[in-house]
Amino acid sequence: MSTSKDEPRYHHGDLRRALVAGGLVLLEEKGASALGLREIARLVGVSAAAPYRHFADRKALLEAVAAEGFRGFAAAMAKAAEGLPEAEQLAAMAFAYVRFALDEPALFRLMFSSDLHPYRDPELREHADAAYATIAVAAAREDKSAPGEMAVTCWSFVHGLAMLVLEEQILGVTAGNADALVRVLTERFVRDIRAGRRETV
Amino acid sequence: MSTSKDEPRYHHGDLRRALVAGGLVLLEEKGASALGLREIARLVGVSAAAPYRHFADRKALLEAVAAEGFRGFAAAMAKAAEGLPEAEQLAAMAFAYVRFALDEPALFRLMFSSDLHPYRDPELREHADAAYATIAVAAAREDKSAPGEMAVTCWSFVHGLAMLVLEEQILGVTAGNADALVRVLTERFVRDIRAGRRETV
DNA sequence: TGTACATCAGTGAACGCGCGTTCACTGATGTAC
DNA sequence: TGTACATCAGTGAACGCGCGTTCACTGATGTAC
Repeated sequence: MSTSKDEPRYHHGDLRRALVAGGLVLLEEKGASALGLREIARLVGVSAAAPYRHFADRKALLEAVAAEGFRGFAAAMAKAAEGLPEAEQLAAMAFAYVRFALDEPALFRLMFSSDLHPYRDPELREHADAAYATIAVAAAREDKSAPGEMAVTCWSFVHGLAMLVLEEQILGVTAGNADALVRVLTERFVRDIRAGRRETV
Repeated sequence: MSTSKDEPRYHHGDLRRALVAGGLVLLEEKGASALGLREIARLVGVSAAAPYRHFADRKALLEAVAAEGFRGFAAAMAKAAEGLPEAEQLAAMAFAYVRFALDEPALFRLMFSSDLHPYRDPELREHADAAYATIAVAAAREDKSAPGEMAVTCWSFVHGLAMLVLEEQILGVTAGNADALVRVLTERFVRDIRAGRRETV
């Protein structure tokens, strides 16, 4: 248990990573309001000034946490679609989108918060774009004549559903019992947009 | 200009209302982070302790601000649909929904923030439900066999679209130039769900 | 119509708190010779 | 292989700040007689 990794050392080794990881833990455990620079430093076991060796200020640290969030977000959606026939990928990704939001609500809120905009960290921008591209590609297949519109429509639906469940706005629905509803609604939604495409031919 | 109303008086007259109004102004002007009890008191021109005559604590004041927000929100949607044929009401309300969010982003975020949940103020709950009912009724008309699902689907789409624009997630789209896109997408969306209904007969 | 008094809505000072950030510092590291 | 030294990543104390909340208080109000 007490390997050399657990012992506190003057030179931490990879404090940057540890701070980002700590931020993710803190978000999960205590919510966004606890996501202060000092609080993260405390969790990691380092002085309050130490993070300034790796981040310009509090916001830069938050951006790194959000970037890491987008990374996992994109991976979760890609994994959900993996191996499925193309026709089923959109619904699967939509489900994964909402699931991610419900599993890590504070992180999800941070990722999409305009507090961070315009992004100063190019890495954040990159990861956010990549996550969007993951779902946008599947959405665009549904309407080749207006792929951009289709992508934003799908994104809006799924983002709104995630938000409403996450903020407990839908009566009787919580993160714990939302799966069935989410499944029904996403499948319905996909059917509807397909029906719309067929009619406008 | 200097009526008796402008002069500071020991007894304010209607401090409760003034605090709520001040909260709305502050949200608009300085964003949610400035929405502290002291900051609102300062704006209204009253000591930091004065609000405690009218609100149990900071959260209660915020709830009152959010309740006032929902009131205006429901009114805006109702007004948008007023006088229109039923078939056009849903799209009009959807547009008004997004427009409200873009006009008062910080208020909108507060209204749908789970910081306030579960509502302690029954008035807040009441106004929030009323706002939802406004759009849900129009949505439910689109699918009488599953009105609840239809309502949540429409709500999700429109809420997500509002959020994404508001948080500046859609490349090149800002609160200022969003109207055209919002119009196109909401009308598209309504067409799609109608096509979906027709097919499943 | 005038006065005594209870009630109520404010004041202003103080509390403890945790925050982000800066600063001069020191301990650890690795490289040049 | 050993030593001097520059570099770097930490420390810990301090800064000023604004917050929510409590407290004993006081000025204004309106009602009973």
